[in-house]
Amino acid sequence: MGQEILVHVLRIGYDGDVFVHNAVIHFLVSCGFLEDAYKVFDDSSVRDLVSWNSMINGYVRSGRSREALMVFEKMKMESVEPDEVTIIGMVGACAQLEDLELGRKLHRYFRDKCLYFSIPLCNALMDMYMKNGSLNEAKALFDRMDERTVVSWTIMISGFAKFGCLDEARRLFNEMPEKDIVQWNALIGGYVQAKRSKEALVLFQEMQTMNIKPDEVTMVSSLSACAQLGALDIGIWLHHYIKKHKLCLTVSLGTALVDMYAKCGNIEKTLQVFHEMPIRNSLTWTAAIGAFAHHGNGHDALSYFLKMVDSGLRPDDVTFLGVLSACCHGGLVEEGRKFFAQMSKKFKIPPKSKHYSCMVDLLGRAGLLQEAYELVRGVPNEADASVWGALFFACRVHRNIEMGEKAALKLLELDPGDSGTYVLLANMYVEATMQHKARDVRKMMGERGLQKTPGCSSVEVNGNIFEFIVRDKTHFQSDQIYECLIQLTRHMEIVEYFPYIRYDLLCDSDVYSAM
DNA sequence: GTAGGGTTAG
Repeated sequence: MGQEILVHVLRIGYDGDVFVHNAVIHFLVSCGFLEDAYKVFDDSSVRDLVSWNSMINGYVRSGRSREALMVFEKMKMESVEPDEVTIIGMVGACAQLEDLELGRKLHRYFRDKCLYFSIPLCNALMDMYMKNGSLNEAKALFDRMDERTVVSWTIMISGFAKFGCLDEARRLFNEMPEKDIVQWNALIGGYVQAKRSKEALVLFQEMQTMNIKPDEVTMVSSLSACAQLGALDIGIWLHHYIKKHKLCLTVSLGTALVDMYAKCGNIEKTLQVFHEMPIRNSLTWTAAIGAFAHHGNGHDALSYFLKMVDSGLRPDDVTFLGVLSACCHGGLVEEGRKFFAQMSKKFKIPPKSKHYSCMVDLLGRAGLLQEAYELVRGVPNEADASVWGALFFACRVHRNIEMGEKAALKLLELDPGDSGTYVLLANMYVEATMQHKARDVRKMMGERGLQKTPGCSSVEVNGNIFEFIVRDKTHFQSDQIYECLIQLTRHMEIVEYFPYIRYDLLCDSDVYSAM
């Protein structure tokens, strides 16, 4: 297509005219035909600064900053002086490539020339500093700007939000003179990324009361919040809203829906949404594979993985995490070993510590402690706490005190601040009637000034989210909740010891009426 | 020309 346009333009003739020439480059770049654009650019005898800028910015906008950098280097070699537009493009490239040093260099270059810093240039620089984690340099620039646009504010809000400084993000958000949807989305997304989903949904509600119309991006983040909280009712409400207001079901939005239904436990809806999606990408497939893994449906996860690969999409490290965890939940040891090996050999994806922990968990649960231990020892550059943690868990399940002790001591060495390890190790000793050792561990924990941080869980009922910590008695129906838990535990114990019992005859209707 | 989003083990 790009080639055809190019041939056509060449036929009408534009040789020698730099304006026509630049228009052609600009046109090809904006259509995404970067190769063709580069050809025209490279063959030209009349290129000027505008041609260079079009190429550089074209690459940056397509996320191909390495190539932008190469063009920039070439430009320097030909002694063409960059201008503000060049610098904005290159600063954007530094944001993408996380090259803080080059970003600073460009900043200094521009300042030393005593050139005027326009708002877009300041914005680009702030964004670059934010994306490279230099919140202070971004803030210094922002504070010195005498005029700001919504974009300036958004960069600051989303920058702080991404680094978990939500109070600062919130403060700027409140301070802003005039807002549009983008800042709301940046803040909601920030809360979700910081695992503070309840606050994200509160903001979403606030938006509703202020009559601000959510868009696709708002929905993606809010659905992700529901997924984290297991808030199915709110998730369904959002799904209805999307349909009713005819929001565009983009790949991201569809994926967010798939993930929400999966995490909230509705596998039928997960699959329905997945199959109704007009376009799916590797993230969508990964979400579906993860859904099967969560539901203990190992074989379906694996068959979807094969379908995904068949359809020509490339799995990534996250996909493999889903595949391995599916094998783990389904007890598919042989398949787990196979896919773990395929991951690096066939797909050239080096396993990360999460993949190792998953494999250790898989082998450990199956009782293959020795194989698990050897895998841990074989982790390149030393296994981290998550891998040793999986081994420790397996040892506790299979009551291998000796190996469990080894794993726990390694864990204490790697992460001495994790109070959970001390508690679990002490419990393991108690179960093995090694009270003296248990006492030593508790003593060590006390000496290091550690306290067990209480676990927290949440549940959604009729659209309200309730959070609980250990031994929580604050809920007004606390007594009934505990009564229900006691009965459920009793049921589970019976089912564990008598796995073939007629469960339907066992069900006590009182338990379910209490829920 | 510069801003916001989806998948990550136990």
